Amino acid sequence: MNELEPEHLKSAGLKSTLPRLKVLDLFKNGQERHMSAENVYQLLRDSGDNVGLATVYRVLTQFEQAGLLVRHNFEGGKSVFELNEGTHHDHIVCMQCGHVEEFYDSAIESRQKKIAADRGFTIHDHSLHIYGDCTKTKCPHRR
Amino acid sequence: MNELEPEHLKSAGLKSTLPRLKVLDLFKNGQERHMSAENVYQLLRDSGDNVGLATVYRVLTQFEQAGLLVRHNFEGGKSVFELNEGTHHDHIVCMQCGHVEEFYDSAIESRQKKIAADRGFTIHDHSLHIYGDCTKTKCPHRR
DNA sequence: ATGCAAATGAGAATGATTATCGTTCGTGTC
DNA sequence: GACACGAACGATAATCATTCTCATTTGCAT
Ligand SMILES: [Mn+2]
Ligand SMILES: [Mn+2]
Ligand SMILES: [Zn+2]
Ligand SMILES: [Zn+2]
Repeated sequence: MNELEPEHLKSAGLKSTLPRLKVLDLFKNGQERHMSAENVYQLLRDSGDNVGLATVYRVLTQFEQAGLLVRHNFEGGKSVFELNEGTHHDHIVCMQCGHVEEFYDSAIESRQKKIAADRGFTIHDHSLHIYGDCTKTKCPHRR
Repeated sequence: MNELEPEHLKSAGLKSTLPRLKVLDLFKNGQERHMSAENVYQLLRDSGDNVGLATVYRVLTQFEQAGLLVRHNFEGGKSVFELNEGTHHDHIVCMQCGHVEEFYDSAIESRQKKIAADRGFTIHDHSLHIYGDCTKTKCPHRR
């Protein structure tokens, strides 16, 4: 449906296959920024592509390991992925409509570093999710 | 094995049954502060009690809803519970040995409130997990 | 065009959690 | 203390997300 970019895959050490190109394209040119495996699978389905769900899971994990995507574990049991654009950020999620907003707070980040240091921990990763309701009037996002 | 406390259950609107008393006792008098359903199940098993795994899951969820326990979703796919002692705190988890330390940082808490307010969100809940390695020398906690 | 390892897709398998359902237990009544 | 009855239990089937297996297809280098 769009131009494909085999360079990104090759440079990530991944051979350029059709399913991989389709998934990457979805994240780069699709409307949803945060998507689960099932989301990706359905969108590819809807656009007439015949990809297996197992392949979607496989590719998402590979992309994560290759640093192309970032995985998040919001509440609800399913992993959500987004394009890795290098800039770390955390998320605030609306429990009514599922809308996700991103934020970065340097004060929080530095406090985390201090907390870990004080306790003799080497930080590997961290996750901060705020759950709430976005103002009812603007809530009409999608389910 | 210890004194049982049916009051807590009754006051929580829960009928005082043997499995419930055992589970509650584990959290109040056991050695582990943070436990998964499987952890609880095994510990009860080991102490000779015949409780069903389904009952453990049921009771943990009931206790959570009754406000007796708090549920956390650390990485690893399984829910972890701890006694609800009223004071909110976040967690830093060692990815090597599984050791968990708790912390509360008012600066982080207030920044979160501000972030939500700025975006028109009413906070329902939030989760902050820091993952890392605790200093190798003190790491010999359990797997 | 050929060859072959790597990737894919269908479906089975897994691990955590929940739902079902016949049996047992807790508690209030006589 | 015996009874009654609905709540709770325990064993097991079912569900859900995700991973694994394996026969078939594909990407890519000869
Ligand atoms: Mn994001
Ligand atoms: Mn805790
Ligand atoms: Zn909303
Ligand atoms: Zn450790």
